[in-house]
Amino acid sequence: MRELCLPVGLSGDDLKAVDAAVGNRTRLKKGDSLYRTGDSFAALYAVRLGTLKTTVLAEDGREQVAGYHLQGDIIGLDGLGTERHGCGAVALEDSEVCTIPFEHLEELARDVPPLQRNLHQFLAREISRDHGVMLLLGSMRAEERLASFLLNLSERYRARGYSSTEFVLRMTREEIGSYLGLKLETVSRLFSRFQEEGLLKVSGRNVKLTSVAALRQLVGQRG
Amino acid sequence: MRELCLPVGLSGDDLKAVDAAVGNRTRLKKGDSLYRTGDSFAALYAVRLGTLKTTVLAEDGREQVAGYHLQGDIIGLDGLGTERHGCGAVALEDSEVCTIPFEHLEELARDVPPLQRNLHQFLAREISRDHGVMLLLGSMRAEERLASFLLNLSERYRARGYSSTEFVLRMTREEIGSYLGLKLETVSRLFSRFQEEGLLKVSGRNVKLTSVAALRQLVGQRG
DNA sequence: CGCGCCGTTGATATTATTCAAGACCAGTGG
DNA sequence: CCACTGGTCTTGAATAATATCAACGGCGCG
Repeated sequence: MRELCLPVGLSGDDLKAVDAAVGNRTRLKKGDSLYRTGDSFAALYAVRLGTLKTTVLAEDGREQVAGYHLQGDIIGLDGLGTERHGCGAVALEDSEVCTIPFEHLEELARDVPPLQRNLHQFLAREISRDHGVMLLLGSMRAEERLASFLLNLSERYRARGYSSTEFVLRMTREEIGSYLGLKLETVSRLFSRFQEEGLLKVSGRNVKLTSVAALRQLVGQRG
Repeated sequence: MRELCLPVGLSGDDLKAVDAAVGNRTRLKKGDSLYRTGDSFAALYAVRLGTLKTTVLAEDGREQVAGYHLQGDIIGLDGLGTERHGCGAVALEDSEVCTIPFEHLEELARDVPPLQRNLHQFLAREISRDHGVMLLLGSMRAEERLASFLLNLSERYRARGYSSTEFVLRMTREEIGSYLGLKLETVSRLFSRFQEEGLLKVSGRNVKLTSVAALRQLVGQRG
């Protein structure tokens, strides 16, 4: 348990204290809910292994994927300082998470300034991430959205030491569509079109990006 | 300066300390930028008077309204714990804001747990707010979006002691469209249609909601 | 008073959704 | 081992929603 779930630039005693704040790992099977919208909030979670999706729920029951979370991501931040989780989290494949009891973390943040700073950065990053999604949903065309999504995944896999051009989608076309504000048929058509145009090769959930440059161009073409 | 910019449930010395952390008011004229995307981050701002918009900027230059902020709202949270502001803020009418130097606030949050908690709540609320916008952009039709926007404004005016059914829009049709992921013509047409259907009366930027119930129904009709 | 931004409205084009049918694939039980 | 089944994915055709292009009216500000 030497390894740290919350990647902070700490040392010595501080580090030990943080270690102590991080609870043990929880295993999740594909389809398991880590928490649901409205569950009482008690902890953050660090994804150790696997992939989760978080979903937001409208009053009328509509549900939408708010994000996909890979190894190293911290989730549950939206419930911070409040009573209840504002969204739900579900494992898209067998996964593992560390529980970080929030009561404890908040206390620790008071004693360890770098940790406080780090927590704030996580929160701000989450807000920035959401702003990026808003930009995507509000001003991009369908093909730009999918290209953007794929490039984002690519980048994140790269940062984790996996191939940035060849990976397995852990979500269905419908889930991708939900995240991108598109219908599943539209997503499917786009994959086919991208393949025709030589941007990628796709076979079910296996994707191989063959022209990252072209995908990039596709995203940034509207002024 | 007895009045508090950051509405916290504090008392006595704590309150005085917070008072001290809140800088003086800044006046903004219509069109003035409070900060721009990329400006170095140093403070949060509490809106004392007036209306501001925050905008996010895509790499390719596209700009989108991320939110409208009224009296009492705290803005600038997205830059928290980072070097730079992730979005820009512009006054839509003559306005006043309090500057809350962040260095100081962060320090204070360590000493005053309720303030820390409060800060976290603000951050979480911002994330939840963004999730609401994502839901709007990702799964609502144009008329639902506009109805939702108007009801949201209505509610916020009500909470501030203003009329919830009759108010002046401080933003252009284009800005509304930018926020809602629609073109200005679409927004204009929707206003006209809503008026025809007796949901509201509109004359330029003056809006009078005549059937809040119908607007509500409009928003929540898709299951 | 006039100029520029803002807003409205119409006609048309484009984009994405909807509806529908069928293919594929993995897991299951006979 | 094979047929069956449910979920997923693909594709086509028709339709609906929204954007685009264009023209004009109006208001406010200098």
